[in-house]
Amino acid sequence: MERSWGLPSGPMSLTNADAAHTPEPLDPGAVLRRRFAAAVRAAFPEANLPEPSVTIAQNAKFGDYQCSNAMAYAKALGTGLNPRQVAQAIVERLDLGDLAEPVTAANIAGPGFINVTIRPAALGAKVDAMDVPSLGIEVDADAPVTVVDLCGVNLAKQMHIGHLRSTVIGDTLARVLERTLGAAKVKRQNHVGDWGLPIAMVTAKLMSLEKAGKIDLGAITLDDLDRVYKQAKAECEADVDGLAFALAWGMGPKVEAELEAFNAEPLERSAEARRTLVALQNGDGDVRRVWKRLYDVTMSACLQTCARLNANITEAHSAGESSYEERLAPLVAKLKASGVAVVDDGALVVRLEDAGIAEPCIVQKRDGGFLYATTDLAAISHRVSALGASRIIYCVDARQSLHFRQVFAAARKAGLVPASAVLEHAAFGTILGEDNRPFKSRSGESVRLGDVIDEAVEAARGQLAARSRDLPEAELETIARGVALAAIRYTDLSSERTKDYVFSLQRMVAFEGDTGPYLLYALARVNSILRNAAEQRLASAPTCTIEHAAEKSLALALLRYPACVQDVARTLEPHRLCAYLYELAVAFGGFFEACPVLRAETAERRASRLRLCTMTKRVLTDGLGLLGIPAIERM
RNA sequence: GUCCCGGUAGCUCAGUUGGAUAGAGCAGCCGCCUUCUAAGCGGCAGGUCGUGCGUUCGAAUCGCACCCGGGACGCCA
Repeated sequence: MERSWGLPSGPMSLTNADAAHTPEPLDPGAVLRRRFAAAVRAAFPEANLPEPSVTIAQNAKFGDYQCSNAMAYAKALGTGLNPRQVAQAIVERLDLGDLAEPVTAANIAGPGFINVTIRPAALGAKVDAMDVPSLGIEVDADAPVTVVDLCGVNLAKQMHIGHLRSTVIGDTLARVLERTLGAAKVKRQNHVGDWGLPIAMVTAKLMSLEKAGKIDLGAITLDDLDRVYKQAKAECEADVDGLAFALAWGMGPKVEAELEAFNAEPLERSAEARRTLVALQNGDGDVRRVWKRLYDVTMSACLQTCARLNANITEAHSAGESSYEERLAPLVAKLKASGVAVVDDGALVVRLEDAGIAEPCIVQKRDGGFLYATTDLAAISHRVSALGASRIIYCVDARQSLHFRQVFAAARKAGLVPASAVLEHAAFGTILGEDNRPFKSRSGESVRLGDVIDEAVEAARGQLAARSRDLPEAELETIARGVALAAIRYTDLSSERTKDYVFSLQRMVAFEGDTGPYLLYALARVNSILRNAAEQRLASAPTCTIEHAAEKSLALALLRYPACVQDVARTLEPHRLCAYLYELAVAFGGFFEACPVLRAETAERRASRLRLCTMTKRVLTDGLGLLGIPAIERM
């Protein structure tokens, strides 16, 4: 699989004493992993055992963390030691310092699980250490430049529901990578479908409409263009297959004549579109002017929709297929000259059998035209050479999986990318309607993204109005937009990326349970405490002291944040961050109920809890930010 | 036909890469607001992890076969 940017878990190096010199991680799990690794090395210095894994205990009665490797080690060692004896040997050499309660034979359970309970005192210090600008998320200074291909709008079309996932998932992955690789290392690329016959077809139609005085290009909207596109497409549709069939099977002059008459108009339109395409490619001034207007109107509207989704996608991130147009012929010539591409049935293809792909990648049609794949190859080349990319992540529908396998393999075969470059398709599933077919409106048209956002805002406004007390109208509107945005993005991000899901506005804008609004609500409740504390001039403590079980759960949840973000960066799976933030919000919910802050029993306890609240606010705000969900003060 | 996804509670989904009694949310039932936002919290109930073999101390997770659903497969993008 391509998706394996992270460190592979190989055998431990016996000489590597890294643990002693690098700073101790905030994440207790990571610290434990190091300590366990050291203990394993000490216990079995001769054996080349895999790294131990220390995971969060599934059941609180076993403690906070557990190591389950003793069973596997016993087998790998082959020394006749049973798993409990192996666990015993590890435990005897385990030094957990003051992080956890001492681990003894009593902590070895079942076949050989080693259970660890974190000390509350150590947790407080860890949370304190997390109170730095990075929140403990380390930036990989050696990271390669990474391109995230996202959004992918097309000229003369409103953004529709099919663009939601590419935009939201792509934007989120970019945000996470910006955090873990450094903002300068991440380059977003909106691959705009602004070229080819369909675009020429609209352009031709626009020109004729303008000539007839039926439209004013200066005042035209994307909705107008959308209509013109559909009209032009319908006018160009010809029963070409039917005619070919009739000719091939000699169905007689009458049938042929009928079909030709039926096809005359569409054929003329298609010819016109092809002429327009040639004129466009040759830089014809008037065609170019109309095309540019088409481009500007579309992009202006689409980028506005992106902004409504809080996706950081601008004109600067957008590269039209047109920008690669002049590179296509040289590229294909090079592929042909080097023998990478060969002629097959009149078309030029790159054979990929040696890469395990039966279907070849077609780079030039029999009629000399270039294809989707050709443009993608040119884009890869550009991204590597001009943008300096060593890694390109394509946030595109899973149905294009074969296409990308072909393009990636062809790019490697042609040497367009260094062998070390990583090309990965961060595929996502389709948004389906209630009928389990790709989501369409009742009339069979694609559902406009702008409409979905409008409906979500309206639903959120209704819910807020029904529940909220005394919010001024203006603030209610702002909050409704924020809640709707949280609902939309969280819904799209919270299930596994590669899976399809059935669209349901009602479920999307639900306020209860595992939803975006619930996370905002948790934040609103923290903010409420902090606001009241500020009004009463109550200060938080410089360090927090963990005493109550709910405080401990909250602290443990907070400390998992940096590892979670790194995990998302490694796997490119945003739903892990969603699940984490939900668990954090749940932990805060328990804390909120069980641990009064402003009315705490002592001033010290109150100050300490205020600090926990501050940290919860920081992590929630930061995590929501990575999901592209702006924080709100109240709701 | 070949290849790629998926199948876990009534519904929508997780499951930390093979660990202990499979977890959440919604829907249902029972409790909790004179106390920091009840959009919440606590509890009950709900399961043949598609089916069958296999691998091993241990399988929702790995392998094989089959069933069901979706998708992609040469000159569209």
